Amino acid sequence: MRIATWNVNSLKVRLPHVLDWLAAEKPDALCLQELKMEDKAFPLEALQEAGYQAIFNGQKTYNGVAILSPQPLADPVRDIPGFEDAQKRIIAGTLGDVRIICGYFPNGQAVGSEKFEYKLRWLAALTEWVRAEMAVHPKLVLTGDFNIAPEDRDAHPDWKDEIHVSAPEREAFRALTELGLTDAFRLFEQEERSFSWWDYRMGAFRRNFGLRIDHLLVSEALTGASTACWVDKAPRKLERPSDHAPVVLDLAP
DNA sequence: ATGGCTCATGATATGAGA
Repeated sequence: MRIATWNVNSLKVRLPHVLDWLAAEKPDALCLQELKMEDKAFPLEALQEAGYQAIFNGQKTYNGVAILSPQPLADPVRDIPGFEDAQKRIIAGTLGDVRIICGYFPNGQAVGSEKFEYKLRWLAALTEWVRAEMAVHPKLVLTGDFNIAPEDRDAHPDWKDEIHVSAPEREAFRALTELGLTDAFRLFEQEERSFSWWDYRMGAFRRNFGLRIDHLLVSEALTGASTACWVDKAPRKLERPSDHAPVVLDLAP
């Protein structure tokens, strides 16, 4: 099974890239973030013509998440149950016996800001919900744009902002792993300075000035089945790219 | 140098992203 995550920064603009990528990489599930569109604008027909179904949780202007898959996803959940939140950041579904949770984690803007506090509240609520989901679904993948670079090696050494690398954010990431989730990317040997996001400005991609903030966390029952995990930088090199690249996980059957 | 680029919006400048 191949599961991937990709913050597309507008599904409207990036739909051609997504369709090309689906055809080339044939994921069993592709988790998308930052659709930036309402559900009524979701390009379901174009995806169906490409052989994909979708569950989605859209929103105008900001946020919005989806999971695309050739096989239907069971038991969809939208938003963190019990957490009051106007922002559409969560969609979950089950493929076979694998529970997939796709999240667009809050950015946080600046350490100490109101948005930063929201990010930490959101992470705490997510963690409690994921704990409950794991009790029901031993095989679980928590994936998406975490907006957290969990370790120093996940950020370019010249990254000056605290946001995405601060102690409270990394503590929240650790709380998720302490539920029994493993960062699948680190199960395998990787190049130094492997990132999944690069600023549009400053020639950041060319200089590999980036952050690794898009993750696939797998439950214990899936660590042994994980056979590969990598960042696919190819779509970041296209015309009008997203600022994020897809991250891909292969699981043995 | 706090910019740079890209996206969306009852837009023609502004906010947000990371």
